[in-house]
Amino acid sequence: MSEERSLNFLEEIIEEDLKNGKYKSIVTRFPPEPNGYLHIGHASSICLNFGLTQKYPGYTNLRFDDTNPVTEETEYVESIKEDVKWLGFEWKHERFASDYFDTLYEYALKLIDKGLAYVDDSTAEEMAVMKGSPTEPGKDSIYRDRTIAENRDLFVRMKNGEYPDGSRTLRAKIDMAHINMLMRDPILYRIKHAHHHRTGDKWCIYPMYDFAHGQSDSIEEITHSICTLEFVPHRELYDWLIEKLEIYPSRQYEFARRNINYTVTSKRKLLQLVNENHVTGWDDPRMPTISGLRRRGYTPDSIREFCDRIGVAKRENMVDVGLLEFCVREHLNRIALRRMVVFDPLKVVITNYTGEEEILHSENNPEDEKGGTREIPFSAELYIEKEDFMENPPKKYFRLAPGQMVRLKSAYIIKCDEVIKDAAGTIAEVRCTYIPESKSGSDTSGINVKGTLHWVSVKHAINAEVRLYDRLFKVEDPTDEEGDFKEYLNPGSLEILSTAYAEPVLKNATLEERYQFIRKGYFVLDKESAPGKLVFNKTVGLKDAWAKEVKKS
RNA sequence: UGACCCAUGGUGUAAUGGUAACACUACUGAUUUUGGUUCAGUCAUUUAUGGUUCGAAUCCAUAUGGGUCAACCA
Repeated sequence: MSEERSLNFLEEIIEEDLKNGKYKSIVTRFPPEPNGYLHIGHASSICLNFGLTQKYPGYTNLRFDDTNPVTEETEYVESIKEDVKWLGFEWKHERFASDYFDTLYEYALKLIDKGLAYVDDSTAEEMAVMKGSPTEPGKDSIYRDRTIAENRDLFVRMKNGEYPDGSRTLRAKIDMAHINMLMRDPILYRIKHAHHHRTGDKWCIYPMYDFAHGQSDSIEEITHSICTLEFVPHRELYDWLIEKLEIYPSRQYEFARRNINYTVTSKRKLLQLVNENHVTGWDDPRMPTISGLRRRGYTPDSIREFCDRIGVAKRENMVDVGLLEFCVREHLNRIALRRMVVFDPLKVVITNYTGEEEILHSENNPEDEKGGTREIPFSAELYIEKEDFMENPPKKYFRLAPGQMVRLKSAYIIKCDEVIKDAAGTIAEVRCTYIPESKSGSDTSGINVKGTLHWVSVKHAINAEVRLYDRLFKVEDPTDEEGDFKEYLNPGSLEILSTAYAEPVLKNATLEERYQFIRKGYFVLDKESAPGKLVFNKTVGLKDAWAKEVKKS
């Protein structure tokens, strides 16, 4: 029963290309620059590029656009590979633009020989002035009419390291009055005496994006080169270079990058958050990076589902982070093991419980019949959540209150008899009686209660640190606000509960398993956990109808 | 005062000249040993004005609104 899903505009183009025989199979690529960690926006691009070649015959390459040695590092290359793999995709070839530096150099020479490129000695400032503006044409450089021989000589000497950084550039000779600024003799190569993470000190000239990206696409015979909207004006130059170089005609297509509210997705801004210690690192669970989401407990499935649901189009957008949260809840509800953890304890003493203790059983996941059960120790002294007791409850409060009954999850129904307060008048403990015949699974009491609470046995509880996260920013679009985006950081984005009380099986928690702390939310073990010191990250909370109810009144 | 891209519920995406739909959100209600899940339902949409057409969200024109472009970044 495969439901008919409509095609996005790229799938339409591809199906047309396949149908009319332009291609028998397609080749796409995911082309990150290794100058930062991948974020949720990249996930869209990854799912798109790899998804297309899963749907249609062909393959996808992973290609690092490493043409700027001063910002790029091997650490980033490794993180990117890990993230793509974790998301569940396999690339055909792992390539680097730097693999093509020799070829690119030859291409440059070819352009020079065709009289289509020249060496310019102008400074960056001079060039900026001569560039003109969107409404004014630019002016030709005085170096524009050098002979082919002179250009060749100068360019070779640039490569040989005879000139300092910034002293000369190689530019395409197109049209300084072109309506498209990118066609006003764009720079092809610049001098940078910098150590490259892969080619070391072999080169001191490096190609610009426009002279590397399209050419790399062409070398790899990429059929559909998919990028974001800001590259639309580059397409004209992309095509011009392919035409003049007479190389494989890859074609560029653009889609709108996905923006998500209450966060930022710009490597530059994310790098700032890391460098200025607003977060603990690229993989801080509050970060919208793939590594942050992973540490936060998001699953690859849920991220892929999210990307699938938001789709692909060409219009500006701001996706509600609530959809991402919906996707992860949907997946986690199916796979998470249910556990009980009390965050803010209130002691309950069951006065008529005469036994020492007993072992109860509870299902690991009500959504999964084959999920099995776990053992939970029960005794006369328990912790429940402070917020689950009220001395003077409002109507429709289904939790514990004087004279009121509730069920303890997978255990007994209890009734509150007495509230014990300390000298200061704050509630110190609550005394209850339990209904012996109300035991979970063999309840003959005939009593129906509206509320069910999670709990842990005091003497069996183990300690755990719980880290609660909220959105990183207070406003939907920090970039759109007055002043610096960092002024809108949410000061309450991290709350650490150093001692929560967890049921004993959690002692064996693993990094791989996902948990639902009943009535609290979904959690995952953090990498900073150590034997004897459990640390859990909150992935996302459960929907909370009661909180909404309270808020209304 | 240029060129280019874009415009469908609150959000995202469909409808490819023929009944404006799906998902999320919000709101009701039912079920529930998680105020979770599940189920049933409700609210809500074509930027504007002209034109073409038997028929326009779709094609054309103009306007309006938003975005992009003047890094030796990608």
